[in-house]
Amino acid sequence: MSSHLSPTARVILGMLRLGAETGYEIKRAIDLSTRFFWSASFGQIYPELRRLEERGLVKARPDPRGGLKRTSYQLTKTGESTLHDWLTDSDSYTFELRDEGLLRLFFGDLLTRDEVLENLHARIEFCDFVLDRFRELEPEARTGFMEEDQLYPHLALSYGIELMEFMRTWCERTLAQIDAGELPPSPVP
Amino acid sequence: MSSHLSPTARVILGMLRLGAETGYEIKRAIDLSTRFFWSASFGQIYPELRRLEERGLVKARPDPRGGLKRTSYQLTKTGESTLHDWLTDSDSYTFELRDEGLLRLFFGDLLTRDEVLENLHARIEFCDFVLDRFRELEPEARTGFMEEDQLYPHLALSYGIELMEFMRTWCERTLAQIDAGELPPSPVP
DNA sequence: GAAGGCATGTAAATCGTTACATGATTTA
DNA sequence: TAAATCATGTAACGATTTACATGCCTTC
Repeated sequence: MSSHLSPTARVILGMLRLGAETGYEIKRAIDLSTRFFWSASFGQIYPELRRLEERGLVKARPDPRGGLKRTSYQLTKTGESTLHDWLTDSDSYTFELRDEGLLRLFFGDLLTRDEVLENLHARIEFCDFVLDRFRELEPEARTGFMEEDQLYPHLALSYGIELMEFMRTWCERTLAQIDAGELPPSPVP
Repeated sequence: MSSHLSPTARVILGMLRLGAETGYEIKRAIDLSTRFFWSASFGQIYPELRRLEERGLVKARPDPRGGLKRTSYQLTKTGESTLHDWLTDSDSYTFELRDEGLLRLFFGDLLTRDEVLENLHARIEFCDFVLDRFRELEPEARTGFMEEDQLYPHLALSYGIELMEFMRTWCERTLAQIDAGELPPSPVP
């Protein structure tokens, strides 16, 4: 049997294992945590849950909680072991980046010095914006964002914060160097 | 008229402006430079060049060089100004990341300590691999990878190298801390 | 009873990779 | 002359976002 997991399936199984039960809760968990490095939309989550059920990795049941009709899912034995297989499979290693600010910097030779500086400035503001979002998440991550005894989400957040601080520092330094003429004065186009 | 540029159109126009002429050359330029933060495949490039011609942003002509039959493209006036508009548009700011190693770390509570350490180790090896690729590109980037007077590609590469070094250092530090028990001992699943 | 959030989903459009097909030219 | 590289493209598939539609429940 094929044990391949689509990108979205990977977060879904993990979030189910961490305590989320419905598609809605999975989406909320993602938006509060992994969305900066592994996002998913409703349009992916609901159909994928169906597919995972067909494959026997999750089991659906009507949600016992009163009120709204929801569908709750839980991992099956197969689901658990497939999740664990993926979590320990070093061969699967997607790392994809799409960074428009960096692409603009790459094309810096096509711009005036002031335009490059303006782009770096915008990038710094972007870092600040993301850092603010990250710091809002800190308390939640520190206590475990769904149940207790979840310590690694906080570690991942720390990584994100340090990464953004690195980006910000790099931009400030580079901006200063270009401003001081120590780095490429681009030919006026 | 709509001046929206698809992701692939953005690199294409930029690479044309930097001196690439054919779809093949654009692809090669991308693979030698932006592919780590802005990639594109032949299956995207050739159809997109057609679309850009229909929109009047580029002009095709049979390649003057003898030998193989190629199609060369060059930017039109409209193409030039559309490119410049995008390069100076701070509102357009895609930053997308898909980082499987980080997702595994996020789910670290579902693993044994040794399994987490193994994942961090794999991530360090990944950083080393990318750093090797980057350092291979250095000489090319330093001299201008298509024509002279291209200084920013080298700056973007420096950024990539420092970023990878940051990631590597973070992983080593975290690995040591977990190993020393200073960071979350995960409950055995 | 109106507003706002909870909850689930579908359809369309876009975006992208991969695999395949083809043939020409250059180099060993 | 065989192999490698140049060069262009299509088809199939998979992934993803966005916009839309629906309706229940809670709170004011």
